[in-house]
Amino acid sequence: MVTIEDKNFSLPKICDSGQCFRMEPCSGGRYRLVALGRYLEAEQEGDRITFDCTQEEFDLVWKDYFDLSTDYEGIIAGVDKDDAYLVTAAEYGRGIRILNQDLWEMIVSFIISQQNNIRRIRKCIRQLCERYGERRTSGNGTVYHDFPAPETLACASLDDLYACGLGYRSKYISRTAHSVHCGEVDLGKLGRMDYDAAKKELLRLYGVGVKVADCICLFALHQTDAFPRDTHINKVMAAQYPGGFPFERYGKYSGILQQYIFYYDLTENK
DNA sequence: CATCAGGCGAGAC
DNA sequence: GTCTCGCCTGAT
Repeated sequence: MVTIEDKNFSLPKICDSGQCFRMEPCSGGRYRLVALGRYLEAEQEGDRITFDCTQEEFDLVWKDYFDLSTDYEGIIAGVDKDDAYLVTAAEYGRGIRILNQDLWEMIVSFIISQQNNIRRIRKCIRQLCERYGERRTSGNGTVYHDFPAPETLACASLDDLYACGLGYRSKYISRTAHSVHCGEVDLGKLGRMDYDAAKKELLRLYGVGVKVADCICLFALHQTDAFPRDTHINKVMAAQYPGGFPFERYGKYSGILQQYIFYYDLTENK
């Protein structure tokens, strides 16, 4: 067990922020997560978060995964005080963090996310993992499924992918898995590229457009200047920033602010 | 029954 | 380059 105190860490907000589709509430206000081939349970009371893992695993894996070295307090404090909308959105989203998630998993997850809702995105991914992912047992005896490898999905039939509820995205997943498996797109190189180069490379994948590429850059490659524009963000941009969002002021924190805006727009009054 | 969900590719121009 | 259109599926 590892306990931390951090007023800029919120399990429920991270869960609902729409970047991680394999984290969900379980019994007793606890949360469970399957990521990086591992299973983790955690719970939160106020600012205290307890992770069910050893200190060694926490330091080696989860500290980086949850981006615990980044100063989110400072980022929120740096929001323009005259920008009432952004001040409100950032404060509302305090606790959200940009996770360092697996690249291949994010590629597939955000291809699935297009023209889709979070509830069904989770369902699609769950079915993909249960059908194709390696079955494992956690330290506390919970059975879980790892995210399927590129090779596995490259070998899956279109009919079987359809059966996971992916719909017209099935062919995107299939062809993209082939591209990665055969080395046409090298995932290892993506991590060493800058934002522009990584985005351009991701756009070569069938089913990956500008918005999905930005999500992958932000949530897997930690390119925090990526600013994914979806229907929610476009709506807010039109209403709050008719002259354009001040990217020049926020630079590499733009993507983090995007998450606050997205979460605020998605969940307020719901 | 129509519309919409964190878009994208293909084709027309 | 920009625009339009069709698309799986499930919830409302």
